[in-house]
Amino acid sequence: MGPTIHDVARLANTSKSTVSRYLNGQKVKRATQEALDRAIEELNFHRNANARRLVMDKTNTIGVVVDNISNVFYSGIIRGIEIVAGRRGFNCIFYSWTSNYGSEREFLSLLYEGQVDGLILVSFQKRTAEDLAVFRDSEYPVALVGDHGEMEGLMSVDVDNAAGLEEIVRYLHGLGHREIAYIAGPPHAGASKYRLKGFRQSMEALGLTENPAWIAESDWSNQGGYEAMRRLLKAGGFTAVVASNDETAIGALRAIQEQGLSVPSRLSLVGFDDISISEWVFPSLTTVRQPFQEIGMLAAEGLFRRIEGEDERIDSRSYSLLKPHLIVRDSCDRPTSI
Amino acid sequence: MGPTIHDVARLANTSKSTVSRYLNGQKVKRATQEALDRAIEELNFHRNANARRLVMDKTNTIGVVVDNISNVFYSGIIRGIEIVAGRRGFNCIFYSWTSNYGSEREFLSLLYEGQVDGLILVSFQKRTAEDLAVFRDSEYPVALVGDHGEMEGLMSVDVDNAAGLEEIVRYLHGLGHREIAYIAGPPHAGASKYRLKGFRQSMEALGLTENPAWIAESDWSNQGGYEAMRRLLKAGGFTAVVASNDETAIGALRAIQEQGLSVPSRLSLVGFDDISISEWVFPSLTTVRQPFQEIGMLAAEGLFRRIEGEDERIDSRSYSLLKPHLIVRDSCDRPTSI
DNA sequence: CACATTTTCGGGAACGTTCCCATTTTAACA
DNA sequence: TGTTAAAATGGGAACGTTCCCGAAAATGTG
Repeated sequence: MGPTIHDVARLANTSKSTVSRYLNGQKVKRATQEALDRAIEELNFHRNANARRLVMDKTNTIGVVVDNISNVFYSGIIRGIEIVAGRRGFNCIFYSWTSNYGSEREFLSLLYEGQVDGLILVSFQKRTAEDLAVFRDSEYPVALVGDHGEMEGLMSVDVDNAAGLEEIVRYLHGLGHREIAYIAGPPHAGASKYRLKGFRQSMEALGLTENPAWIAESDWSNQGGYEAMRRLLKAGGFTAVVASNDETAIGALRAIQEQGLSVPSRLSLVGFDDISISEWVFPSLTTVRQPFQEIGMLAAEGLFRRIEGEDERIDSRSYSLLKPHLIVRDSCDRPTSI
Repeated sequence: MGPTIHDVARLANTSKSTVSRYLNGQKVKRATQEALDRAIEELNFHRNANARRLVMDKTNTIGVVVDNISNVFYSGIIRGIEIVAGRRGFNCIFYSWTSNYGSEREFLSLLYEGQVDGLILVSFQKRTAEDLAVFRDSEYPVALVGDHGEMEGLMSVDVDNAAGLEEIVRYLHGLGHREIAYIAGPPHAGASKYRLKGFRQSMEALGLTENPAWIAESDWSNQGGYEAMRRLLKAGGFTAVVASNDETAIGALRAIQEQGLSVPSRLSLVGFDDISISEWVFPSLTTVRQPFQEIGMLAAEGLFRRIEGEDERIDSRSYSLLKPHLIVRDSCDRPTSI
């Protein structure tokens, strides 16, 4: 298994207690320190993490569970988490549950088994109330990203989806658009629900009528956006399209361009999320930026407050809704006069 | 710390040995089994992973180190690794080293400290010969993705970059292109080197002359591709552009479209990698597909052969080069007649 | 130099498992 | 029922650390 502190002690002519102390940063006599350094170097000694964790009941590691680890979408969140964890001297390990695991719930065992000190669950997919209850009742440090604080007593962070949609609709309205189509996301996903609600509310607030034929549903994939847009184009009659996420918007863009229509001169298009590609497509996509890094940082900070026992009692303050903001690019223009 | 097997034993009126055996799948008397099930359920018992790992000197976990965990690019590789690990009953944990860590080498300590049983390093960035030597000399199971087997005795998997470029050039040549520009990647990255070499060799093999003004260097980013393309457009005179990766190609596409030129009627464009966006851009991008999932699976299989001791001696067989293949989409056409 | 105080050190228990080995219980068979 | 074989069980050592506590050494003070 490699050399142990006992081996180091023997070689340095001292005891394992002294080695342990030295490794943990306590002072030892100058002479012993030098002997220890030599012994550690010579044996290429590394402390066994499992033994340490066993006795200390602490791993200095947090687990981050992402429903699809390679979604560009999550990169900012992950980075935010890493920054905060780094500051606290914690490591992050990532788990992806798309492939091998059945549900987020299974990852609680990481906590029970002492593999991590806390868990951040990142997902914008559907979570059942039952799932949420299990996390809450576990009494372990768990933070959720992508949840509108639907379960009392659980830490969660999300973006204010409805507010984002309001910005979009107001912007389009300001450009002169009155006929606006909408590509919705999967109805079960929380974020999708809130975005649709935000769209409806702001349309109504501005006195715009919502045409049922101008609302298409997609699965938030590129292909889904493409198909939804083709359906909308058959109906026709609108001057702008709001897609409820960027991936969908880019699919829609393809459908529009395939019909020989031009964006933005003939049709304006807006997305939501501001994923990196949105800046690259042609024309570049006007969208609403989620403060991804901040989301990750907030979730991590909340988690560490619990891990370090600063927050004994979880209360409603542990739920944060962040304001997104509009990024104006080239995919919108005034509507063409009829 | 939660209940231990000793607590379970007491509640079920038996000994910790019996509990341990039962948990490890050995037979116990029917009566004790029922009592144990009840006790485990009642106490909500979970085995302490650190204690198990300490005594067994085995974690059943492999570490996957990715230089940028949220690069879409890596998603297929990660998936391939997960599939193979799942089959063997191993867990995967992912480490991202962009942010907090200095180099891939640091992750060797995961092995020394007994946190993982093996390590897969995924990176297409530069690796120094010194790095490679450290991995080889560690004598622990390590597999590399994105390395052309440059260090004898190290397991590695990569795609045959030169062969991919040959496919591209032959395809363009077949369409009638004779004047071909090239956007190269960062000169230090291995893959970039091999792609450029492949381009040159196949140009020469087909009797095409390489114009130095038609070779631009980029950093493999979208923005880099955009800038490189603008430089190429100033030179002009070619009918097709080969970008050495898709991200660059998409940046180049933007530059071309901004100039009011059309792809493919005025200029043909090819990328490399086949990342997911390539299918979505307009026009969809002709490119070379890397067999990402297979790459991941091969690396993992090699690693498990070492972990499970099937491969005592690492030999040259442990280095695999996979053939990529051309995906024809809409970004290429015959050259326009002058 | 004697004594008190501080610093450094070493021994041993503990963490929660697994696994070996000896013992007890059960089953098989005459 | 007695004997033997097989199955089930319990006790204890071990894994490599940390941490407590008492002993030893070093330092300070008169």
